[in-house]
Amino acid sequence: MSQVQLAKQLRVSCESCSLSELCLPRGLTVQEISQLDDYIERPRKLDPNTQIYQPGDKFFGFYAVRSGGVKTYLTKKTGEQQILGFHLPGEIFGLDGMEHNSHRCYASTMDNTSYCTIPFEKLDELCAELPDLRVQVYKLLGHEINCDHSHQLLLGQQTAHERLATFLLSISSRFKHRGFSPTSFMLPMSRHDIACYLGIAVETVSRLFKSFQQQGIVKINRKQVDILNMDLLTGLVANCEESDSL
Amino acid sequence: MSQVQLAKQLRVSCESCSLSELCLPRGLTVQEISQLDDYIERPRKLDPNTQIYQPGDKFFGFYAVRSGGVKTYLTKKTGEQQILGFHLPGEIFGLDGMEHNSHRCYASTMDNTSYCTIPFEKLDELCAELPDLRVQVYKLLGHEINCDHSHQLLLGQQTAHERLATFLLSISSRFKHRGFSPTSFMLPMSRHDIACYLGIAVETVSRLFKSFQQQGIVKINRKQVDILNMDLLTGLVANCEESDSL
DNA sequence: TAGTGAAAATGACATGGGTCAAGTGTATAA
DNA sequence: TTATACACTTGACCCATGTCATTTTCACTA
Repeated sequence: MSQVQLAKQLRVSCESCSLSELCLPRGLTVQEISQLDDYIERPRKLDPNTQIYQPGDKFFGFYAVRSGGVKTYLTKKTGEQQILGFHLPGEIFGLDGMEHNSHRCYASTMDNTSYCTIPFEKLDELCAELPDLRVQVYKLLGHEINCDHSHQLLLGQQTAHERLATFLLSISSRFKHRGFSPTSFMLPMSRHDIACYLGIAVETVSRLFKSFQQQGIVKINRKQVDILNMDLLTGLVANCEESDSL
Repeated sequence: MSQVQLAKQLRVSCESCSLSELCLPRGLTVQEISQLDDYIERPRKLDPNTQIYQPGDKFFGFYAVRSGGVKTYLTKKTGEQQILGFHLPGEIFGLDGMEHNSHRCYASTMDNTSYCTIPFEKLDELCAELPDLRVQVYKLLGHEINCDHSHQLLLGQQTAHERLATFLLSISSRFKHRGFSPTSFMLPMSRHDIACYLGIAVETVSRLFKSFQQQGIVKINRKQVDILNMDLLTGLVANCEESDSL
């Protein structure tokens, strides 16, 4: 991307942002959006594998992904990491800092990534005045909680097959929600990250991708995924309640 | 408990509630507490294994446990349940209903249990006026998110030993926080529930309890737990970052 | 105080998926 | 174009934990 294009993108406001329908402004009136807009810091560009924050860092506010992808994770002293969530464009992260005004987990980019920041103090002040914004914030936090719960069900009760299938379906539905193809997309994360998210070994991810391919469920080339038979894929996780929203 | 005592307890207000320091009113002024108090419905008494809500039920508001214990859980179609959290007196549950104004998981009692209900609409209205209350609500939601994250780390990366040790330490610190002994307490939940929470088999829970006992770490008799060597127990999970707050 | 049913413990055995050790791409840089 | 390094794949082996079957213990009731 040229410098001119980049500068142009950096100046884009919430009102004209193509992601505003997915992001915090969703459900607000034009005037409300413009009020919120005053406080939002414009996109920052980061290289892949750049740390955004780590445990102990002061909590300034929420982050909204504009392009690329972000992972949030916790680690054991022995080094293993548990990825808590992948954050795609239009999605928000950083909520782990709310409890103690300092972050509890790590956040880092997986790709060339740009994001906006929403200062929490300002957001809170605005919340006092705008009931619609409060509703948005509640929904946002409720969504995070529900995603975490689904992830707990996955980690606690699903087999490796089910986990990987659930993961593909989740990514697929999120791409669909953003207006992209739900059956053909590029994964923004590495095999290692997928494994860390699903609580299984990288080798298992490889083996299962191969197995899914042999069954004709998907076609996978590196990070390119084509879902050939959505029904079969769904069938692999049909035993899990509430697969509607992730 | 006699009917007279019961009626007396049912009339107790937030101001005089022994749990208010743990519950939503924490950090509010006396006047603010009394405003909140107007909206809180007084304790309801339930028998053990009573369902409080299930997926699809309308979301009315938060629930604060006063006595006994509550579990929240999701299930697979095949019946296995994943317990998302145990809720002890002073703790709040029901947050899963915020996203869609209807609940996503099940909540049921584990014991004779009483709880208060906090209507969400009223809480929200009060939030517009009381910045301190907003802060409390943010902290509450942030706490839930951080607990869920810790649980994800546990389910994704810890061995069965580590899980059970982490669980005992979590319960211990929560009893301590409530002013009870951190080394001698009664578990409010069954072995089955412990297993469902930790994502392991009941038999494994039994075997590990026996193993911990043989190592002189704990003494366990049915639901009575005595932690004999806190250092050894902590040592079993020393490899997990941020073990401070649950 | 004996009887009943559920919860918990125990033992024997099976296996999903982890670990370790090579291999095989594939993208970047010289 | 070749070198290098890293991500990914593949195969062989094995162990922690699940599963199944049985026994023991306890709480409750008659």
